[in-house]
Amino acid sequence: MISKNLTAASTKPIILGILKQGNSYGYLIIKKIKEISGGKMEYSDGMLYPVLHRLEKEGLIKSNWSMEDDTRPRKYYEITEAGKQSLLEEKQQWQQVNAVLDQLWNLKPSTN
Amino acid sequence: MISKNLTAASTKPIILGILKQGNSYGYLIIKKIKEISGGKMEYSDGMLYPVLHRLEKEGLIKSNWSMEDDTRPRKYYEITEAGKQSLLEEKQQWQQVNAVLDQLWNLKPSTN
DNA sequence: CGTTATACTTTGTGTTTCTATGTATATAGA
DNA sequence: TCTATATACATAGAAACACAAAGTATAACG
Repeated sequence: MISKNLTAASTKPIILGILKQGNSYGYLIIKKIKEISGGKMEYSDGMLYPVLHRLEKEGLIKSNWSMEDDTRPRKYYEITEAGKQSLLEEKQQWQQVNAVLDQLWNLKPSTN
Repeated sequence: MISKNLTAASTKPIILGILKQGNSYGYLIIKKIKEISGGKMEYSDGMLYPVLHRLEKEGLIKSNWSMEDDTRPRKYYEITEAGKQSLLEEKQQWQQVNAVLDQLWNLKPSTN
């Protein structure tokens, strides 16, 4: 299982990344994350929904209820232009941090 | 500047990684992080010292005061075996999360 | 001798996280 | 038919956490 901190840091780019591929809704996003992580990341609904609400309030995603007759109501989310921009910034930051970590995991210790 | 979440998630492996290269003390660790990140990550002392105390309490690092006459006292930290093990686990988790993010960053959106 | 850099510590608070709980419908299966 | 499980979303509030701010102290520099 992935640590709390890493989960927190990756939630935003993961959600935005999933929505960039196509619109989706909360319950499905949870299952998708579990699927693409090979079961290593698993969000509870109580964890994910507040994040979706926050991202919407920030204008990075927007929602609308699906009104199809053959299913129960679902709240579909769509990434906004601001969201796509934010995803790019997230990517850059991850690459910067990875660059730092790569230096550290690859260097030999001076003693030992 | 790196976001709060990403900073929080990377603090532990960065500190352990630096100490794996060789013993160091708080003030110097702060400067080293700034240096290897090209100025993109900057810790205040109030942020770093409590983390060092926590890592020591967890047994991942241990400390001893330097008793040299020519400098003021410094608290040198050294990584423990448990710390090295923890660093390996951190590395694996980062790689798993990176694998997920890579999938999302590289995939084309279905629309657009 | 004053200012800046070095060096470590801790308290308190503002924020965030997420567990727990609640609502409701569809479906599978017994 | 009834019940258990899966689907689907929402939120209050406790717990945890980050970290700014303030404190102590010495060395070095000009």
